[in-house]
Amino acid sequence: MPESVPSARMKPLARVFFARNPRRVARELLGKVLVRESAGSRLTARIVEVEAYLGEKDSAAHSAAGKTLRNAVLFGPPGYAYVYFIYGNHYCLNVSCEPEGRAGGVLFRALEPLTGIEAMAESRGVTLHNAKDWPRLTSGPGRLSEAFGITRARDNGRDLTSAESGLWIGDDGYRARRIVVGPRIGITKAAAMPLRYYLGRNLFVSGPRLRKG
DNA sequence: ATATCGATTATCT
DNA sequence: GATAATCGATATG
Repeated sequence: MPESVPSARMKPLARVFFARNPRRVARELLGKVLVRESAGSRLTARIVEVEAYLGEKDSAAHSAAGKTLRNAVLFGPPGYAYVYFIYGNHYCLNVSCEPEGRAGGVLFRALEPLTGIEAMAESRGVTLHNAKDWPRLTSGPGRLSEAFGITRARDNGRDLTSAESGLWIGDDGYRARRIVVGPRIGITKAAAMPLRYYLGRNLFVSGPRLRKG
């Protein structure tokens, strides 16, 4: 179960938070809270795993080959949602980083659900039997997007620093412990770069890990 | 427990 | 026409 519930008066992170190097933003996003508010429902989940994607110098980044219609948000101002569709099946959520004009972003890879867990299960189309099933809700970029109802049509370009946007990132005072850095997952280019950040020993981190840490 | 594979489509070469 | 920042199912030890 959630070890804490974010306050109702938690506020979004400021835009300057995202106007920096994606590595720094990624590391500092660990422990923050992703919030989705719509039609009276409120989903919240703690960010426990992210990956940094650098600008045009990062061959694994969608921004590597320059600005296109798809990746335009990454070249725009910081703090906006870049949502892409992958493998004909899944959406993935990023937040744009760096000052406007420079590309860069952070991919959300795993969340620890805090509130609205039943709604997340419904969005994912799964039934929760015991706590062991919880990671299936939000562990993995495709899964967390589905749990939060994130699609490109609905959310690409959304301002993640505005509570009015209905999708934003807050700080509830939680401080990340045991931050681990390692190679990114699922890529073939620049695979060795240590740009994946996650909370060690957290059960919601994606991948074929279970116990230990 | 790890390994391999098929699904399915927007985007880019 | 090939590829992809994934997932869930199936196969095998």
